[in-house]
Amino acid sequence: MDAAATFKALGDPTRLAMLQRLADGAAYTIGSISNGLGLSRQGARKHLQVLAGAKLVTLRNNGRETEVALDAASLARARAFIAELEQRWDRRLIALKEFVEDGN
Amino acid sequence: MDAAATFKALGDPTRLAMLQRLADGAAYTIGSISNGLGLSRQGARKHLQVLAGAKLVTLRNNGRETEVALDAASLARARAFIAELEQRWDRRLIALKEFVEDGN
DNA sequence: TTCATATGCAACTATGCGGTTGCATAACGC
DNA sequence: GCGTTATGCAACCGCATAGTTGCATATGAA
Repeated sequence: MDAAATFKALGDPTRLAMLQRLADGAAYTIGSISNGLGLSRQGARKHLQVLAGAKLVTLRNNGRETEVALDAASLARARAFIAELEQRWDRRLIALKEFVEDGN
Repeated sequence: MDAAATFKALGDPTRLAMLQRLADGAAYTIGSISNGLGLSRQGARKHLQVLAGAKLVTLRNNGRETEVALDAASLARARAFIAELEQRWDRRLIALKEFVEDGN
């Protein structure tokens, strides 16, 4: 539940593209998700390990392949973190508005 | 509106701490927000420039100080990006469930 | 068994990033 | 004007990260 680590994992276009694929598509293996990303399989594997480290993705070994699946729980936590920031910001603006309108 | 760049800016504990302060607090200058973060003013300035580059923060020059303010629009976009991923993921799970339940 | 496939591990390179220090500069108060 | 304060700019250091290649290994198929 380290928000910074989650955002850091999200902060790379290749990894975001992987997540988009996972959200859309069907089953993916490390090899199949590597295709079309413009990097080597090993490069893709490193990114997947970063995503797995942030619990944004799960890697499950199945025979000679490794299945990749999105883990939506961390996504939800990241979204909640931002939502809380926004709420506090909104409350601050409202408080400021009231302060001004009270003529004080 | 580069989602990866926004998340990258969010992916650092010091920068998240800055945003939390900005969401809570009153007016901040570069100097005042540097205090209590355990780094030099120049270090804080670099982080603020990263946040400004991602449009998460605005830096406004006022006399000899520079005012720092949260810009909630980029936060909202980042949250929307995650929400969209989650929605697509949910739809996929629902489709998969129906597929299984149709016995096909 | 034998071959092809999917993956894991290690080493290596280049670049980016967090952080610092030193110096220059501009604005406020006396 | 003069000292103080808040900031900007540049150079530098160390480490993490994105990316690669080469090789080893385990599994599925013929």
